Amino acid sequence: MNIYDIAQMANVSIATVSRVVNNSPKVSEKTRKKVMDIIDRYGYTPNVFAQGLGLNTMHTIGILVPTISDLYISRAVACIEENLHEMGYDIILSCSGYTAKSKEVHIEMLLSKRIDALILVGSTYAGSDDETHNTDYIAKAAEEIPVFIINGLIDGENIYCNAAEDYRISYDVTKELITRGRKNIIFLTDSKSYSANQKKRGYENALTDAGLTVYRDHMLFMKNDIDMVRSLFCNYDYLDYDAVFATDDAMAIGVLKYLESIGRKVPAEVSVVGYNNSQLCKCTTPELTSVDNKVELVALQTVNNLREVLNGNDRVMHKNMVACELIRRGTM
Amino acid sequence: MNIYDIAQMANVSIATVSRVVNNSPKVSEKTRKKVMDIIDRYGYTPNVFAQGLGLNTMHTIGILVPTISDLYISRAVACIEENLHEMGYDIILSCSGYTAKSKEVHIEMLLSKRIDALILVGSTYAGSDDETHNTDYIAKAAEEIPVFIINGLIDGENIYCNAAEDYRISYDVTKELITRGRKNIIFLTDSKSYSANQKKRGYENALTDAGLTVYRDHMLFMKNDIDMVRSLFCNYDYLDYDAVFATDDAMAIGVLKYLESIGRKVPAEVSVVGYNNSQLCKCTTPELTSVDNKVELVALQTVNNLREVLNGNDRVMHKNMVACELIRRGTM
DNA sequence: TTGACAAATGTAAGCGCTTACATTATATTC
DNA sequence: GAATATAATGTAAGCGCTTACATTTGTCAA
Repeated sequence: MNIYDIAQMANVSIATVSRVVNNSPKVSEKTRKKVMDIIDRYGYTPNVFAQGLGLNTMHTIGILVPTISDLYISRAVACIEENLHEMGYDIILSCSGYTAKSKEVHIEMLLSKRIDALILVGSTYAGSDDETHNTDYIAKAAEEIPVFIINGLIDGENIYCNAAEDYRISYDVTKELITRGRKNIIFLTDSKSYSANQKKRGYENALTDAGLTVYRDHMLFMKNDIDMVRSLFCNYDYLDYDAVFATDDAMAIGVLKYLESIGRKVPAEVSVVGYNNSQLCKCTTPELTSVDNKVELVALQTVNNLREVLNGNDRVMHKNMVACELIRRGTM
Repeated sequence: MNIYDIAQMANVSIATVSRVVNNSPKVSEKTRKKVMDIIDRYGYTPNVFAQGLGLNTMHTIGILVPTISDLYISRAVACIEENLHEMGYDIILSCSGYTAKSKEVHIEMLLSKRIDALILVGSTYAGSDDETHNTDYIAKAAEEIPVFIINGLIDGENIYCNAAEDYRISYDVTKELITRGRKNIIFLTDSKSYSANQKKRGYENALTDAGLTVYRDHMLFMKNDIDMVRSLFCNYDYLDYDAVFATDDAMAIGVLKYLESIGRKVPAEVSVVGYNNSQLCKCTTPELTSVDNKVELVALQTVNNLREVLNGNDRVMHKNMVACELIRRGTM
């Protein structure tokens, strides 16, 4: 069932059928109805490949994430998908893991599908010490289509970044911990991403501004896994800490569980603050105080930017920040 | 940069370029190298639309989920994506919500993209009392392409179902609760899906087989949300229950938190069992005993089936079950 | 060297659309 | 009612590929 069949049955030319399908105004109402009737009756759907060949677009947006089974990322994708779908776009989802090489491969695969734009979630790394985390492949993609980055920052003509204000909230949270009398604050992270870096800087600067020393020892790097953190944390008793600020809720909960196991009281003796304000926060007792980094807002803003850019608006900001908020529960 | 450009530069015909690109054996090594050099130098990628037009496939698989921001579903999708990607397929992800109407629309959109197969996660409903949950649209899709259903069961020539053995594990868990002396077991669910129905049946039959009465009152229906369950559960004190079996961890944790708030001891006074064995289980104290319904296994099996079907194997089973396992932690 | 056969390459016909341009039907003006 | 403007429809040329079939080139035995 193709456009010729419909044209024949409706006794019009294929051009007319095409016009009807594409809602062109230059068709008489009578003809439109006649053609639509046939289309409905026989259930004709235009062949996207043929359409794509002519138009060179298929109304699909590529989304690259390190993994989809991460609460934060899946929330972002859910929000993006919902909004893009309303705009008539489908999404091609690709999960690349964390290495630059793999990302490059995945992006190439996405580009070969002639996507109209590319969205990267949490995909840029700031570790200049780590050459595997170069971002050339992103610039390369941006030569072909607009690229939208969530929680990352890369300069480029065709690159648009949307991120949470991780630096500021991290600074503020650390400062508040200090104000509450905490002196030995451990910073716990699992990543060298742009976001993680911002968080780290906020933590460091807050300490410095308060006249405290920033100890390398107090900045811990662990896998983002409850059990892992829990079982590893005993190695740091010697640090004599009175607060832990983790860049993900799961890690914070690992700490919580360890503290519970050795009988240290939270928040009386130790404050614990998580990040992402995920479902996990509500599971513990006391419930976990956590930074809400407004995934949905960031995602929404990204989609809005995307819409504007695809509509040809050339005045879209290349850097858009969203304010975060500390959700106070029982661990601070 | 298209196939003509490459052909011209390599001084061969477009047919030869096409053969090189598609690894056809009928090209001399010399020519292949010559062409590949040009392709590499100029970074040519075949236009998928043109390829699709001829081949009528673009190596994409559609995945329809109610939402992606659900731990269970995102784990399934992660596993599917990874394996399909290795097979050279991309996935188009669509999040439809839970209504049949919306699913139908989304499936139509997916079909119009000429996907090679469709995977539905937890998408079939057993509520015969609920006419919004008809499954005709699935049968319709199956007329065009093979359909793979995860945790659902629909008969059909071109429909392949993979599901966890929810009935059996639910039966076993309930039986064990009874064996441990529990008499008033509440069954708590959020869904009328096929899976939920199986779980319910397992619960009912275990009660019946143990000579206990199945009380309608003991089967509660709530939103799958920790806070919601927690705040609603006070309405059921009159039931005088000694166990709660929830079809999702979040609900189980809501119960846990409620019980904690009124000082009832778990598991001494009340047993609580969750479902999905998600990350949440490890957050509580005591940790939540939960059914591991083996998402990754089910997903993997689905992908294997898909591969076989697309390869033309016509002996793929239409119904494939995966055994579940109760992960014993501290709440039973 | 020649003929037969295989291997390598080329030619050209689709695949199903969109759209610029050409043509025809209809409406408007005087 | 003829001339003209406008709306509706049709014609045909791509879009970039795959592949059946045709043609050329190469190989080898007699």
